[in-house]
Amino acid sequence: MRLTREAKAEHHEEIVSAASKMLRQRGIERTSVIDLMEAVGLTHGGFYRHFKSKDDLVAESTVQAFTETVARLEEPRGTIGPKAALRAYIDAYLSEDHIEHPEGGCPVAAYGADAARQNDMVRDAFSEGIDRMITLVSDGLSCPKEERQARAIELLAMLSGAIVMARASNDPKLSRQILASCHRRALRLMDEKR
Amino acid sequence: MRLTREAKAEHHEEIVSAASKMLRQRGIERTSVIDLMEAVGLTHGGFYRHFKSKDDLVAESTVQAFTETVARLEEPRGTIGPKAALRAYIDAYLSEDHIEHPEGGCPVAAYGADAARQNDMVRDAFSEGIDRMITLVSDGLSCPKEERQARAIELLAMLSGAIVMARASNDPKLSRQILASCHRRALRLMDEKR
DNA sequence: ATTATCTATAGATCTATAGATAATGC
DNA sequence: ATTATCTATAGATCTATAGATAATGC
Repeated sequence: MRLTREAKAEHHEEIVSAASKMLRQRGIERTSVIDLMEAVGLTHGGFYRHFKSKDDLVAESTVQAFTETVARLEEPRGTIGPKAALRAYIDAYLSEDHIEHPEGGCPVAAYGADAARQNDMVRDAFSEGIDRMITLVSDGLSCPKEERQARAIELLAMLSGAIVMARASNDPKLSRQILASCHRRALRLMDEKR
Repeated sequence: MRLTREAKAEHHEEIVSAASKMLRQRGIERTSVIDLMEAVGLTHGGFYRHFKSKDDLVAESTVQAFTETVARLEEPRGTIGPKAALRAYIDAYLSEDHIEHPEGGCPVAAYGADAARQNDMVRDAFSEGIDRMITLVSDGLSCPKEERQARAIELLAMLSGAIVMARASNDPKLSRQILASCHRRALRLMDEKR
């Protein structure tokens, strides 16, 4: 049964939204078209009216995942300012909740390593997403302007590495230590003038 | 044709060695038993005389990958001391060579995110490997003893995050910036007294 | 007439096992 | 007799496509 243009667009968004979550939770290889379409409530055959291939879906869903993540840092800036927004972002990033729920979290920590093995479309999504994150983080730093980009990179590298290590570890004590140490250092990197 | 005990042990080591490389290069899901055994020069059926399952192989090969990585920091300490050994480790870690050759590099950066989705044996290998890395890095730091563990964690998180981000990025300029910024910060974290 | 979805399936994987083969090691 | 490896294949995936169905939109 054919649906309206609007219904199709809605389905498309639902697929991308579900995929952006499933990719972060299961990784690229363990996300299957069949499981994804079932999660949305459609049969798998219809998938290919929305996407040319699974690679296409991964690219579009990665852009979507970064859009979400970037928004979490960008939106609060209007009301509480760039510094408080960065502080809140760091707190949420280095939390038990982020460790336990990759599906709503940072795509770099969730499948950044897999991304290196993907095609240009997916890797471009990562380049652009990381670039936007660097710019937004820079705005919340206290150091001189010319040092901000470098410091934002260092901060983001430590944040994403901390989550990967804490998730990979099977020792809850070690995971907590990773979160605590990196949180303290993140605030210092954020506030230090030089 | 049956081989000697020694030949079997040799094959076992060859399989684990090839797997530890292939896992870091392709990731867990894209490493198939067939490709692996072909790389070693054996047929795939024989695999199950060496390992109960693919999961078993991943666990053993992950231990092997960490043993290699840890050795690269541990061995030079005897001749050049813990500080110079850490400095050399950081230089090699944040290099173009490490970005381009995951097969000989750090397992955290290569498939740490995948590891979070694996069974306890694999995740235990990560916990222990990360723990050993923290201890060895601590020995090369200049800060007071009671701060060293935390600082080692921060350093390792930044290093692994930098490689994941630099590999995911499709923009060589951004990759180089990530390496350069994190390298400068790593040396500072290493040398700073407090 | 067009097309979004469904049903069914082709074709290509992949893990794991069963039985055959042939050389070791008791 | 035991066993490391090989050959062949079972059984379970997974991506992608072909043709049918039924409702939209010209």
